[in-house]
Amino acid sequence: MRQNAVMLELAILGFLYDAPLHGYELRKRISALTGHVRPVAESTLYPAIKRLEKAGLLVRATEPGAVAAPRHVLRLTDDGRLELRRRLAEPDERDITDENRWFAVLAFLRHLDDAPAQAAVLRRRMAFLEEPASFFYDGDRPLRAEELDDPFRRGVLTIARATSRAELTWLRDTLESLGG
Amino acid sequence: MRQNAVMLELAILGFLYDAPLHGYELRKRISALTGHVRPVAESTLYPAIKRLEKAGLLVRATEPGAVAAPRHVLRLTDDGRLELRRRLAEPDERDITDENRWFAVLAFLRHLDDAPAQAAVLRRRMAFLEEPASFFYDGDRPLRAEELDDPFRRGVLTIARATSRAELTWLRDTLESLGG
DNA sequence: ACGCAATACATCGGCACCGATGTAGTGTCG
DNA sequence: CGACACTACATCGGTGCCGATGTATTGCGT
Repeated sequence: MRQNAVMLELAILGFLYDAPLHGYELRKRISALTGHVRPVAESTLYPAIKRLEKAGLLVRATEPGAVAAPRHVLRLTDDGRLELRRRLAEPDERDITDENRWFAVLAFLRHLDDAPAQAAVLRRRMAFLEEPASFFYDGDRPLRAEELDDPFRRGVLTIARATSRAELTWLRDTLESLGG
Repeated sequence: MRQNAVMLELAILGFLYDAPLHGYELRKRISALTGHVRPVAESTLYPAIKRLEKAGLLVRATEPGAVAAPRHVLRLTDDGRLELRRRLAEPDERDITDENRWFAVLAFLRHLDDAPAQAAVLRRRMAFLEEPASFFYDGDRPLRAEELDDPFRRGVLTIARATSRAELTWLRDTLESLGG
């Protein structure tokens, strides 16, 4: 399974969990969520929908077109709803470490509807963020922003650090309010 | 050209700009730079190297293996050096909007070695960050963190906002010191 | 002496990606 | 009432992705 596909399928399942939608509307919502990072080509969305349909996670019902061409309204099956909750409860390692995929998980995590399970997922992310890491190394030793004379690489580290701090603060607050 | 390929090729050109490297070392450096987000499969790296070789941007010289198997030391050609500077000076729109690709540009922007050109690239990113944007919409209206009752989606917005602020601060400081 | 890990490179096959392109109906503005 | 934009769905083809797998060498631990 390709990286993109994993994220795309999660987004499809996540948006449909709330309400049935047709492809075009789905595409707009996915574009808003991840579009500036990675625009969704329609020719990527439709095959993804077909894969999920084939796997029995969603069904398509053709409705006469009220505004334009006939719509295929997409609706999750019970298996589909189960599968979304499974993917949210047991995200794989890359869902935790890849920022894009992690945000996709976060965007739908409320569907898990189980505070301890949600807290467990947040704690996995917290453990990952607390590991020391850098983007640039001197041999094996991670370089800190202050050690770089390149202002652009210093920027990379400065921004990454600010993000990481903001996220850790949010994680701690949220874990507390989840009664972790 | 695929999204991933663009970023991967930039990283290859960027790391080789400093010094010739063999594939294995290149892979380690790319992994440090982007690995937690998107691990580089060796079977993706080698075809990318071949593409760049075919395009005349780098050459491979076989050296007897000092430690293990014979190494193919990769060295940028003059065309390759020119091409990196071109890609840095004229990043396409997605290099600006896609966070992953933007950080790859930043990691090598010093190679551009031309303060006004560097400043122009930073200003493009600044313009993008200053556009109002959200991940979630009520119709067409972007939703703010405070309006969401979903704590996880609120987290997405809170973290994104902190990142954006940190980056804007850094951009302004750096533009000033570049004499923009 | 042997196994295992690490270094270093490489191929293959199935599938995913996505730009280009096509079809068809609806809304609207001049 | 013709042009154009938008909604909505769909296919095709060339290319990239990447897990699985293979080859060969060095070197360390026990």
